[in-house]
Amino acid sequence: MKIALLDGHSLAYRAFYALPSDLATPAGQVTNAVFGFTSMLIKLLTEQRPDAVVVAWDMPGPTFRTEAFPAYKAQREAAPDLFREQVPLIRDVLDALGIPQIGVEGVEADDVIATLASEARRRGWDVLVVTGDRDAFQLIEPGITVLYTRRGISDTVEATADWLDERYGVAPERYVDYAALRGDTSDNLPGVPGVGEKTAARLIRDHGDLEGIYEHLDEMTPKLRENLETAKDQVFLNRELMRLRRDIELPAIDLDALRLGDFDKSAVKEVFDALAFRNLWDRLAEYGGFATTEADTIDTDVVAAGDDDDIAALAAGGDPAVEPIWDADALAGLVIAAVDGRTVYVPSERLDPFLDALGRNGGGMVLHDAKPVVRALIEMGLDAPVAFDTALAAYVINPAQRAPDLDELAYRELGLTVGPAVDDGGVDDQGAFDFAGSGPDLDGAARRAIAAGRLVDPLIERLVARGGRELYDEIERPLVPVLARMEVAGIGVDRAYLEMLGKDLRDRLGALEAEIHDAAGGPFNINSTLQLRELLFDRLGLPVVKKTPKGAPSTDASVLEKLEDHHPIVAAILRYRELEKLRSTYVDALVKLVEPDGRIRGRFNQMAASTGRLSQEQPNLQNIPIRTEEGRAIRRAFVAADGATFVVADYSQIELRILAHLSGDPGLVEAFANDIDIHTATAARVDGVAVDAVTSDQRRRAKMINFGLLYGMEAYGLAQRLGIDRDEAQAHIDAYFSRFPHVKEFMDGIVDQARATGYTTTILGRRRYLPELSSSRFRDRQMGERMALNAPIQGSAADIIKKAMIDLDGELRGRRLGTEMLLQIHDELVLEVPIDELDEVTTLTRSLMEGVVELRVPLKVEMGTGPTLADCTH
DNA sequence: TTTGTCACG
DNA sequence: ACGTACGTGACAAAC
Repeated sequence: MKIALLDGHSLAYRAFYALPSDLATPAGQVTNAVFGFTSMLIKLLTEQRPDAVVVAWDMPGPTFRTEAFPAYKAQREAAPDLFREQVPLIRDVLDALGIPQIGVEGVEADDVIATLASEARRRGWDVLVVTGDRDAFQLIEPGITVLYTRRGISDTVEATADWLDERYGVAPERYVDYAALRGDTSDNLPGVPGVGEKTAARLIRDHGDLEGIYEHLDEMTPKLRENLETAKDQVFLNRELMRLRRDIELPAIDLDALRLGDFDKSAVKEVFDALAFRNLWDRLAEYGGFATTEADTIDTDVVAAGDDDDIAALAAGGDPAVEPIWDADALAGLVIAAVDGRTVYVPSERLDPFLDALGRNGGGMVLHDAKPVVRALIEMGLDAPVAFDTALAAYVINPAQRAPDLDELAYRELGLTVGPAVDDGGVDDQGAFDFAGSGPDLDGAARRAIAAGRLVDPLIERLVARGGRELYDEIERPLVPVLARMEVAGIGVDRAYLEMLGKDLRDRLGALEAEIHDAAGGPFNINSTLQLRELLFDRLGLPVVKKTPKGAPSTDASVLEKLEDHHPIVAAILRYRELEKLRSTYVDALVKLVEPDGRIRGRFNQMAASTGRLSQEQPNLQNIPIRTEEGRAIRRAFVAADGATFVVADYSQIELRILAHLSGDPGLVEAFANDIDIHTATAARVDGVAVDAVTSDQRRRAKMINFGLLYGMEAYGLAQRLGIDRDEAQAHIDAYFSRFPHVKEFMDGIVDQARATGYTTTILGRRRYLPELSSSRFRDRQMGERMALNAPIQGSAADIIKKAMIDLDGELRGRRLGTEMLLQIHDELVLEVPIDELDEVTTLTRSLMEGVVELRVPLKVEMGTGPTLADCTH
């Protein structure tokens, strides 16, 4: 028999602070503490398999400790509302699971646990005390283990006497004496000054307990002795307060009745559903050994396709939903869920009649994530009309859910369980399946297709409710085939040149490495931040400038630049890092991705960025170096096809133009209207000088402020980047806002509005929800404010260029031009243009991009052209 | 899988 | 005491 005793508040508090407060139900109830607590509970049930579980709660009101020592826990602030409102929800979860909860007035949960533990031991049970409170260590004995949550919710340790000895150097029965010496700041119990972990452990080891220590004061150093004497009363009081009571009068409890029984699954499901705990429900089901899918599945039976008329008929009566079947990277076929209820597998080479019929009807397919299928069909020379993409719609509804999962969506919107995506395999030479044998999971694919089909109406409803219908219909869905064509086009790469570049880099890196090892006095891995840290800060004793989020000394470029004067090795390391980045990411990685036809084909991700931007992966060609000469060398590896040239068209200062438009600030609007260099114009206005009197330093400062504005920068950040002090930076920012008052107004208004509505909006109606703004953590709220400032600007720029891409693609195809769009790099488009189309395409591209939307300031496009990407920069 | 770093807009 | 300018993806190291 094994019983687990949980300290309710300790664990709930831990969960609350460990998890972000944007964990919430669709109705807006924050659930981070409930989620974390329940997650820990299920982990405990699964890993420890206790026979009984009891949760003890602290009760409100005074305890015997506060009576004895009024200052006990007196410094504690009241728990945040966001936490308190979750405690009843945790109790609901426990009630549903049939887990008893105990609270006794006048004592703390710890004491209840100590009493229960003693009682359970008397009966010979094994006891597991689960808490984040170290005081529980005093309970450890054979048969009683403390499961201590070290940090977060998953980092736990099974604390035994051996572990305690190893970690603190004390035995459990001496733990209160040890802790009394150290004190406990979180309980407002002062310890002995100058006595920390090490000294306290030594004193206990040498003298046994507090009595022993105070009998041997004459053996201590004078300082320690004096401190011990002064703190004597407090230390003995500490021990009394920290010692847990094992004799609490508990409400009549039949320990045997605490045994964990079969809980009422439907009651638990109801509670979990209300909290939107889908994954936790699955985990609980796994623990309980019951199926998660008791109803709400789809019954299907996929059949093989008949003749061509039969296949064409699948397109009749409305938009059919489809799910692809992949054989490695190739599209083997589609499982089609027709509106007449049939589910049919059609291999790729027989899709023609289906797609033709769709086109004739003016309809399209419903899919969850259409682009890979569209791309595959385009590669096969087929048209791929898409009527609805459920993943894309979900992304427009809430861009925080990147690559929305069909499973998740169907469960959330329809209460439907569809099961996982299909496996590869089982395709024969003809691309058909042996339906009698074991092929891929066609029924699973059909379930997914049907689920996608059923999601259309509810998702449209949500789009409408969130004002995203037009954005979806006019921008995101039409963009899908444009991106698919860009992926199919790829971009040409001069592989031999890239390899030559690689060899050169390797040579130079080898020399640098030798130089660095020499200066370091021995070889080490320069790529290892761990080893580099050891060298710079331990062996060379350089000052720590900045720390990483985990608290270790940082070695990033901004740090190394500050340390350059301290030691010659630093400059060499910076240089090494620079070249190593080029080698690893931009030479070796790219070479591997060149396809046999000499082109590289990445994928655009339309559902990754919460601002609405695109991203690109495998490879990402949106971050090819440009800022340094050596980096730009990489750009020479990207070459236009014979008889064609690249055209690069980029929006000049699009984000600042959007800021001008949204704020309507006359200073900004005027500068753009007159086509004055925006940073110079800003400097002139802020510093009160003529435009042609602006110095390069003034312009540099204005540029930093301009960019910083777009991100919600504070004085600290500006000071860092300009190498000036905070006050001076603040003065610049104040001066800016006094000269551009509408910008200030706009920024304040945007944040206020976001706080009021919960989201921000772009010029084409793209919303970004910002639950961070109501976080209990200051840091998260601050982050939310910066995101609120940036999202409308970055997102509007994304709207604009996406619309331009759709317009340009339509025009290029309408005119039957051979020009292809290859890349989009946030404010820039890269085209591959047959030489004889150059003039036409240049003119067309500029006018389409500049005229795509009407703002209060003109949009300006700058263009470059040449045979390699390096030739297109200006 | 997470962390630290760094490339781009 | 913390963290401090938004948004991405990729690599190498270390767990």
